[in-house]
Amino acid sequence: MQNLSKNQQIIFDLIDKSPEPLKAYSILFNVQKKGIKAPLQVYRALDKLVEIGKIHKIESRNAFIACQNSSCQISKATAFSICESCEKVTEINNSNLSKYLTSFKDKNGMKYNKYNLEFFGLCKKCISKKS
Amino acid sequence: MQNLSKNQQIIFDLIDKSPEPLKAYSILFNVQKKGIKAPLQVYRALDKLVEIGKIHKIESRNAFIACQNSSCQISKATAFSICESCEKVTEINNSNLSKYLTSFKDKNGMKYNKYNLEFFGLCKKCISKKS
DNA sequence: TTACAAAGTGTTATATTATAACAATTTAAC
DNA sequence: GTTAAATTGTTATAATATAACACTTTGTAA
Ligand SMILES: [Zn+2]
Ligand SMILES: [Zn+2]
Ligand SMILES: [Zn+2]
Ligand SMILES: [Zn+2]
Repeated sequence: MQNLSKNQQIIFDLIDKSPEPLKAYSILFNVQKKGIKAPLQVYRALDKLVEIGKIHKIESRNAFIACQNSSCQISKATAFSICESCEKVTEINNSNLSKYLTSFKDKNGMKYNKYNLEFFGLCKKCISKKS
Repeated sequence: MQNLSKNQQIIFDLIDKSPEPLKAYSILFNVQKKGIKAPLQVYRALDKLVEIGKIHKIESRNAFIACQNSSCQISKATAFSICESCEKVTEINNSNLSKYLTSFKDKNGMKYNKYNLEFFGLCKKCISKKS
């Protein structure tokens, strides 16, 4: 794996140190002091980082999170849990799940080379708040 | 299940007869002759239709498809296959898969009440075109 | 080491997707 | 019938994402 370019590194560092998924324009706002001024600069870096698997897009939230799991091969098999109350997002690393889904074959015979799974629920903190 | 309102019915009919997922502004364009003039009218109907499980949102495509599967309980457990070449989308109805995912428990102990899964690959037609 | 291609950058403009706010109307329940 | 809930209509605006073009840097190989 080659090194990241300047913009890619700046944006990856920001996402990687964030405890929560970041949205593109929030990233833009946060890197303007580093000279990244336009949305396109952000989106290009995001596209590349997603492509090489350093970050993932949480599709239901239009937000980006650093990969927690070097073994999800280049973003081909991703799963997340999302708390619908506090919006905490965690990447799921479960070999049973990934084996099951990677080898899943639909009855139509189509073979998949990629998947993205998002689970929704309440995290432990939010469940205990409710009681 | 109660009846749909006027706008909801118009928009559902359009989505239901479409062979492919429809995007909100394409829906808007197609229902303007029926008196629906503003994006909000479309989005409100879409929100409601998703909520009651008559349609699903394909998150990776920002597009909407009619439910093919009355048994996916009110949009709580959805799975789709998406052809990355022709963009054909099919709702997967596989009880093994839904059982596996509905009962899936992460090691963090979080229990999920909802999931959405999108598989990506090439459909049969697109595979044969390539050869 | 020079040429060439590929990848990355900077910039302006614009396209696409989605919601806020407010008033009016229709529908469903009591 | 009265009230509450859901739906509609409308204008404006917010949020997300890409097009097009010129230029620069980086990697590769003759
Ligand atoms: Zn990952
Ligand atoms: Zn939570
Ligand atoms: Zn369905
Ligand atoms: Zn196809």
